[in-house]
Amino acid sequence: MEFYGISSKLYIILYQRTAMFEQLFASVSSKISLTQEDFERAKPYFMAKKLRKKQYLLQEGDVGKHVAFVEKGALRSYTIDDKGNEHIVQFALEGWWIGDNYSLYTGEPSTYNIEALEDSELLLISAVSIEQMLESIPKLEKYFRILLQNSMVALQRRLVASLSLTSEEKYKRMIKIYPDIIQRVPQHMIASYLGMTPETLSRIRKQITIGQ
Amino acid sequence: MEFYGISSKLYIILYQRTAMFEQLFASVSSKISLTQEDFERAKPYFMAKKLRKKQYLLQEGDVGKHVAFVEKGALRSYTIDDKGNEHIVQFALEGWWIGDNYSLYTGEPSTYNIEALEDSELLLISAVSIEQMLESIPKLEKYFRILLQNSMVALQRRLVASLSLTSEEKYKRMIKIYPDIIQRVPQHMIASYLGMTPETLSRIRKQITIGQ
DNA sequence: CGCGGGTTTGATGATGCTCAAGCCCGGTGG
DNA sequence: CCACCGGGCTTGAGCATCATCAAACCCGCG
Repeated sequence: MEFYGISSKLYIILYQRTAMFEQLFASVSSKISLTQEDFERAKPYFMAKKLRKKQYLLQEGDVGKHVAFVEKGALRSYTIDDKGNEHIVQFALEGWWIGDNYSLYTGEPSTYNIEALEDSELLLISAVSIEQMLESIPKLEKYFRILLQNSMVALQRRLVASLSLTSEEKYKRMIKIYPDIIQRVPQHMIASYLGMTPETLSRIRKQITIGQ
Repeated sequence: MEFYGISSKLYIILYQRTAMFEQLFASVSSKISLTQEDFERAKPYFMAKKLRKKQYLLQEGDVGKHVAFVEKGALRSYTIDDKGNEHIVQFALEGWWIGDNYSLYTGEPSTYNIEALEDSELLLISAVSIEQMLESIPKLEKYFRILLQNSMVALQRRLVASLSLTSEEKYKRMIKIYPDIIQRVPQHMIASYLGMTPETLSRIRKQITIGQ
């Protein structure tokens, strides 16, 4: 059995390798235009890793050796403040990057915990590999710069939202911006992300559904 | 009259040009090591600009054509939310960068206003000039990446602080991290930056000074 | 079936906002 | 030089929002 003159066995291998990078390819393509050959050259810099639900990619105090691109699954990064409360800094679903860049580049221990919320498939890349990859495929510089810029913008907006909105408005904003996250993540984590208690979020949800 | 074999007239010109870049030189040197020659090659990409108190570098709706490095003075960037309240996103004193990177790179109108709080001296650089400068002096890539990373970290910490701390704790944190800003900026702007009303900040300050 | 984590519901209280008035002080014009 | 103005800071009273603590409920899973 053959596809396009490729034996079925080889086809499957190629297919798997492509499938493994499917989301990453989509992410890069949505921001810059990259040839298939360039993309193939980028692949070897990455390392596949699977994480089961509740496993950690990084724990507070460890030094982050990689950043991760999420091909499949869901993760969260969070810190624990002086009072012992968790604060979720970021969620990452398919197509998102997650990691502690600061720890990665400075070598200082991270203040974040990164945990899989579902069984996940990641593509890891180390600081050194990023350097080499950018050296070899300079176009990707732009991709990463755009990513950084977008996350700065998102973070600034979230900050302003956290300063100016009521809890109900924050939740409605979240529904609008990240409906997919709301679907897949336990409610108390949404509350933590938004900076309110689970009780408050529960009451808000009741409020909203009655209102409709 | 001569210094080091340079005529006094020429000396003054050189001196002025160096003084103009004093803070920038310090900022770059604190993060990467750059030769004096490299630095001299960087200078022409910048444009000096003075702003009097209350003048604007950028207004909401405009497209940001430059980012600015503050050689002298103080600025703030802020947005106005749907309810008409100002929220200060950033202060910038000597040695800080300020601008709307997102608008700069995307060409979309900015959502920020950037205003001088004191008479200020800035070094402006355009998106195109940054590209060219980085092309010509690749070492500077690292400088800008470090800047971006540091601002991401600062922003994430500020977000967690805004979610987890009481108003009093936020103010004390501000005193600790940015004592210089507290000194130079009107109180109601500090309140805006911290996400509280001027009344609340006033009461907190009273509280603290009595406590001591 | 029963355990346990997550969510809901209720009662109470604290934190911080709103609105309103007074105060302080630097700048301006008579 | 003084009176007046105005912006910013302070002070007060009342109130809304949201956190806390506690208990009940729901549901998936061992």
